[in-house]
Amino acid sequence: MTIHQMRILQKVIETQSFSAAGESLLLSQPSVSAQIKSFENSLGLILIDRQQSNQTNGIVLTEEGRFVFEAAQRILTEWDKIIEYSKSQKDKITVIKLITNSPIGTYLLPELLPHFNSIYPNVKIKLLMETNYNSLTKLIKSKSYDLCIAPLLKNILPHVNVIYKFQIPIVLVNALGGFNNNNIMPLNDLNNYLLILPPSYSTIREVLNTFFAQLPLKIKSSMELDHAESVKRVLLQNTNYFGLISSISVNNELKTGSLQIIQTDPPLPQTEYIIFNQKGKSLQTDAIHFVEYLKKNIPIQ
Amino acid sequence: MTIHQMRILQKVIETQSFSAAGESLLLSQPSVSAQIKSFENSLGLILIDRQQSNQTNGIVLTEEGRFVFEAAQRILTEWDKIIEYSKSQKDKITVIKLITNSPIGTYLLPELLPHFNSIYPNVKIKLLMETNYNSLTKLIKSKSYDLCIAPLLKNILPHVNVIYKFQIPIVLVNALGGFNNNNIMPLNDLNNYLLILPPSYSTIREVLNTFFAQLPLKIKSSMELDHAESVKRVLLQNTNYFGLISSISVNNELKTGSLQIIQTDPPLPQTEYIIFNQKGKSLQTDAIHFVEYLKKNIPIQ
DNA sequence: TAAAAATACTCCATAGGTATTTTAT
DNA sequence: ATAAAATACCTATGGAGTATTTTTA
Repeated sequence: MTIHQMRILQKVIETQSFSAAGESLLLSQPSVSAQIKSFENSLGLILIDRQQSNQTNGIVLTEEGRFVFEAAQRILTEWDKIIEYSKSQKDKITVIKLITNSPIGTYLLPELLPHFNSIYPNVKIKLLMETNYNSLTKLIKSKSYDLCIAPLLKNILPHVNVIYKFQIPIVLVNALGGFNNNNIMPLNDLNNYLLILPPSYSTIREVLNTFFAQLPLKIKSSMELDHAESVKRVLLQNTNYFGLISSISVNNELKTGSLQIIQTDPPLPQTEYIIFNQKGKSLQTDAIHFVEYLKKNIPIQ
Repeated sequence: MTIHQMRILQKVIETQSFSAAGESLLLSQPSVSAQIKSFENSLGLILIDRQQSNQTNGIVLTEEGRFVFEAAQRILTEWDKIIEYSKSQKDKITVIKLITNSPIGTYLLPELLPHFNSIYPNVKIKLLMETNYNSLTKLIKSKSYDLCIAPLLKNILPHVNVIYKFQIPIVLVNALGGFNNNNIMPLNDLNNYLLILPPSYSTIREVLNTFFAQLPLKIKSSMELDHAESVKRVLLQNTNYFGLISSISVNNELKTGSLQIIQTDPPLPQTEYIIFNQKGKSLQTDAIHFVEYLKKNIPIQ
C-alpha cells in the first residue's frame, strides 16, 4: 500500500477506466493495472469488482474497496494540504534580519549574497552592519534580529544560541616592497614601524586589544582611520605603513599581490566568529538554509 | 514524500532520536537520516531544527515541521485504520453459500475444495447440491445463495450475473471390451444397445433431452437410476450396458481405463456450465477469490 | 572520547516501460 | 473487430545496507 497506489485508485474511480487513469497520471495502462493489483495484494483484499465492472461498463468497488477508498480520499486530502502548504511556504518571500560587523558585511557577504539569492530567490537578507563594538552588543541584546554574524563578544553568550563558529585571521600587511616578506617580524618590533590599527571601538580592534593585553607590549596606531577602506588606501600609497587588519578585508589585495602578509612572532590571533540567533528562538527554514550556505561557503583558512 | 517517511518522522519525534527510531523500525540509522532528508528535500522545507536539537538534546521540529507532522499524524491514523480493517477482514471467517448440481458437487468440488481451503483457511464453502432440475431452478430463484455453478438452465438468465462459463462434455461410455472403441458409433444405433441415461429430471438429462429433441431420434433409458454412482456400478459389472454421462462423473474410471469413451456421430453435446451469482449483487472478496480459483483449476477439455 | 548523525558507496527490489495476449462487447 | 485490461519481460531508480567521517557533549 502506497500513497501512489491510492492516487491511482482515486483516478481509476474518477475516470471509471484503467487506461484513462493512466493517461491522466502519465502512466501506462499496465502500470495502473499492476499498481491496483499490488494495492489489493498488499491488503489481501479485492478493491475492484472486475465482474461487476465488466457488466456495468464502469469500475465498481467492492464493499471492502469502498472502505479503503473512503479512507484513501481522506489521506489524499491531507496529503494535498501538505503539498499546498509546502508550495505556499516556498513562494513566500521571507526576510532575514542579519546583523554583522564591518569586515563581514563589507567584504564577505557582498561576495556570497548574489549567489545565495540565485539559489533562494525568495529570501531577502536585510543587512544591518555595525562597526562599533558597543553598539553591536547593544543591538544583539535588543533582540530585533533573526541572525547575527559577529566576533565572539564578551557577555553575549547568555543571550544567544551559537549555531556555527569559524575563524578569520588578523594579518599584518604592507604594500609590496615595504618589507622583505621572507623575514618573520618579531611583534616587539612593531612599534619601530608606522602602524595602522583597525578603527577604534571596532570588533577587530577589541580582539587585538585583548590579545595585546596578554603580552608585555603596548602598541599604538600611528593613524586613526574609520574604515578598512581608508586603511588600505594609506597602505597602498605609502610602503612605510604597516596595517593590522582582518584578512577578509584585504582578500582582493592579497590575491592581486598589491599587499603582502608579514608573518609575526608570536603569530597574530584569529578572530573567533560566531553565527547565532536569539536564545530560545528557533530558526526559520530560510535562515537555516542561509546558515547551511554560509557553512559551506565561508572560506576557512 | 512517502508514508514511510512520515512513519519515520513520527518515530523520530516519538523517540527523540534518529538511531532509536531506526532501531524501533528495524532500519539503520543512516537510512533514517536519508529518509528524513529526502522528506525535507521533496517538500523544500526543513522539518527538524538540527541546531535547536543539538542544544536541547532532543529532536526539535521547525514551525513548518510541526505543520507537516500534524498532517502526517492524521494520515498515519487513517493509514492504520486501513491496515486494521484489512486484517479484520482477512481474519473474519466467511461462508459462501454455493449451489450446484450433482456432477460438480460430487466429483469436481471434492477434488478442489481441500486445496482451496489450504490457501484460504477462513473461507467456508457451504455446499447445497441439488440433482433435480426443477428444484435447482427454484433454489436459484429463491435467492438464498451467494454463488451457483450449474448448467445454463432455461429462464434463469434474467435472475443472475454470469461470471464465468465452461463446458463439460457428455460422453458415451462402457466397460472395457464391450465395444471396439476404434469404431465411431452412429447415434442412430444407440437404441440397439442397453443404454442408461442420467437420472430423470437431472440437469444432465435435461441437456440430453434438449439435444435429442433436435434430432429425428428418440432414445430410452433401459434402466432408471438415481445417481451417477449407480450408473457406473452397473456399467462396470455388465459390459453390455452403455451409459450417457457427464465426463467429470467418470473421470477416475477413464483414467484407470475401467471405462472407455466411445465416439459418436454426430458427437454428443457439451454441458454449458455457468458460474453466477444473484443479479445486481456484488461478490464478496472471498467469493471472488473462489471464482478466480475455479477459473484456474477447472479442467477444461 | 564516546555517542549520535551525516556522508560515501554498493546492491537489490520494485515501479515503470514496451510488446503481447486475453477478455468482453 | 475493437477496445480495455491482464500478463510477460526488461530496465533503471531509489531505498537499504555497511563502513566511515564528522560533530558535539
